[in-house]
Amino acid sequence: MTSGRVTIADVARRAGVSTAAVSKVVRGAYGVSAEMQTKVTQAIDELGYRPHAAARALRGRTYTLGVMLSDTRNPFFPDIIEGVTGRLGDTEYQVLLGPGGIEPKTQARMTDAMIDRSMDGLILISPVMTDAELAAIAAAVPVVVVGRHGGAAAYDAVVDDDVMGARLVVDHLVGLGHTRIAHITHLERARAQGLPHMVRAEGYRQAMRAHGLADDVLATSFTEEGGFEGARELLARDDRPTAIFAGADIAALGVLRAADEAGLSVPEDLSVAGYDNIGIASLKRISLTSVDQDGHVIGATAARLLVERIEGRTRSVTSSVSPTLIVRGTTGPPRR
Amino acid sequence: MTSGRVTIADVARRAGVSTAAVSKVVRGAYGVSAEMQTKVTQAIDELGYRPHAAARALRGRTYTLGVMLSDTRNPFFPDIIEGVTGRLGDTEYQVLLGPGGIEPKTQARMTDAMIDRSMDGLILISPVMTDAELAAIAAAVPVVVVGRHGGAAAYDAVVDDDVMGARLVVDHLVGLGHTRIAHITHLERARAQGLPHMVRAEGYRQAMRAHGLADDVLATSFTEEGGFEGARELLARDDRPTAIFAGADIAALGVLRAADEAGLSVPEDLSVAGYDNIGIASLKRISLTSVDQDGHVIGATAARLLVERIEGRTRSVTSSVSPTLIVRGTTGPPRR
DNA sequence: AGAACTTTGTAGAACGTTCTCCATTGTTAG
DNA sequence: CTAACAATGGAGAACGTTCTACAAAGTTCT
Repeated sequence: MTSGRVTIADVARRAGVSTAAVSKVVRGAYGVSAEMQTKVTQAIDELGYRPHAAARALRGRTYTLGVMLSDTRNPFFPDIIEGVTGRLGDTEYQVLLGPGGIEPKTQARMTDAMIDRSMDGLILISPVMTDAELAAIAAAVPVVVVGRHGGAAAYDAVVDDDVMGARLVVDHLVGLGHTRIAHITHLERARAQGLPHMVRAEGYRQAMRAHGLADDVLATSFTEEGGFEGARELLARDDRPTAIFAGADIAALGVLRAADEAGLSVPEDLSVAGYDNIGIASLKRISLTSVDQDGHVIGATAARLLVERIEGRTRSVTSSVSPTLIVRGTTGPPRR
Repeated sequence: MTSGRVTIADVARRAGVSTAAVSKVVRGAYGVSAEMQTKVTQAIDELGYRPHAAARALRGRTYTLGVMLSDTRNPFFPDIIEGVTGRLGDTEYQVLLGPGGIEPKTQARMTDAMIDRSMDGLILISPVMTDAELAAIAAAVPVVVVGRHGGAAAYDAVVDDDVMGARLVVDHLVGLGHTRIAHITHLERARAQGLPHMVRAEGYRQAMRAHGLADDVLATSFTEEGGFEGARELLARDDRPTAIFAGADIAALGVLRAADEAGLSVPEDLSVAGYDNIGIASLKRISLTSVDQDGHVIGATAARLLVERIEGRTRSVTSSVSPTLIVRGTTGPPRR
């Protein structure tokens, strides 16, 4: 009451016990009588005591988990966050997000900062780093990596099953009668391995092969413009595809524009499918067939794995979350 | 090198000085010779020392600023974040984001958590709280509130000039020759005051009055469905409006769908304008006229004000950021 | 040359927790 | 009745910083 904060000492004084005893009660540690329990709990309530996380950090846990975001514009990152916080809602862990930026350097700065703030564990979403850097971080703090295939021994990983996602799309289109199905992917100069778009492209190839069809992959970029350019090139061909599977919804929107401009109606002349199921895909005016990643499950899984690891698991786990295909108005049978 | 972290004591030992001296150098405090400076800096580099934020927190600054996000899906929140981090990039402050959720209760939990982690200052984005709760937070830590009109004495505020934004739209439409211009706003049951949509609606009324026109406000909700329903109702009238100004882009998308379904072409039969200039508004297929808030400037301003306040300013400041109108394809002269 | 400052470096006490011992009980066994 | 043990509460040392005093040394002024 003197200055600012209510400390454990204030509570101890009020309850007429030692600070050590209060600490035990707060932590739910062994060796407190029922009487002590109620006495202290009451004092805590009366004074409105909350443990000071920074002080805790100096000794043990800080009950803070960090989520490093590589790209705050990533359309399904809110879902992942929701999954994480939802899973953690009834625990005493708090989640803080760190905008890491796109550059490896800024991402490293952010993870360092999180370690300096003694966070108990880190979830890294689509980190752009070498495996060595990731391993170094994982050596300092429990880590779960989201969105990178091919996890390592030092940390856990949660990925969308992009191979399956691509197969769902191809199967769907083949089922409708399509045989000339092209795929637009993203051209990446980074040396990082196992990025989602690569796996999607590979899944597409596998699925086409499984149906005995020839694959046709064009690499532009995952932007509206990239989808537009890619589609324009594909649609200018003699045996133009009857369906285009874009590796990201934003590119699929560009494909739709290209179809518009070419005077092709969707889905009669051209079927279009995307990936990510971003919010506007469901708008009736767009109604884009897309693969949904269930970011909620991904986030919740990441949170679960992280807590497990903090609490002692050392064996590394990789969890693969199955996507689902959301069929909407942009895919249909090809015109004969 | 023994166990985990390099501490200030390790640096002091290496440089052959006291820990107090190292602390001075690290903090750039007064009273260090050039020789001491270089000696210590070298030791720091050699050992790769980084100050432990949690330990710092126990004494003074933690060099951490918190940004509470009420809604991670808010389309321009990435811009605000970028503005904040951009402004702070060359300082030693780190920014951490706290997903506060939509509920007052969860938001309070998050701000508490941020205070418990002794953050040096807080930016609250569109907080859903009573003024009293805000004041209580501001009493504990420097605060800048973003996106709520009518700031209080205890904290700084940064707002988009929503009155001006609404006026820009009305002026534009009137300039094109429209006289029957309707506005779709959001229906809020919350007791909070000064929320952006209220100010936009008020700005719309003022602007209409200034042109000697009758206003026409319909309250549904800022969702695609809300825009659709609102537009359907407006378009069913005898003297249907020739232009609809939706208070949010997402609602404007619903308006566009309603126009589609009513067989009205945009902008010939109906002009449509939105607010927020969300990413897809610029897609050629949508090409929505909208008001741009420049989240970048808003974020940068908030960061600047917060640092000023942390460093001692007590007089309260409210900063109003001017929006701009982005004219695209959904607005045009009315058909005579 | 001494007094009065200024500059530079250090000791050591905080900060608010946790956690390892210990001391004091009470209980059970012999 | 005493020895052995379990249960409970408390003392006090960490944890890694900052920061107030203060001591030592150097400088300037008379």
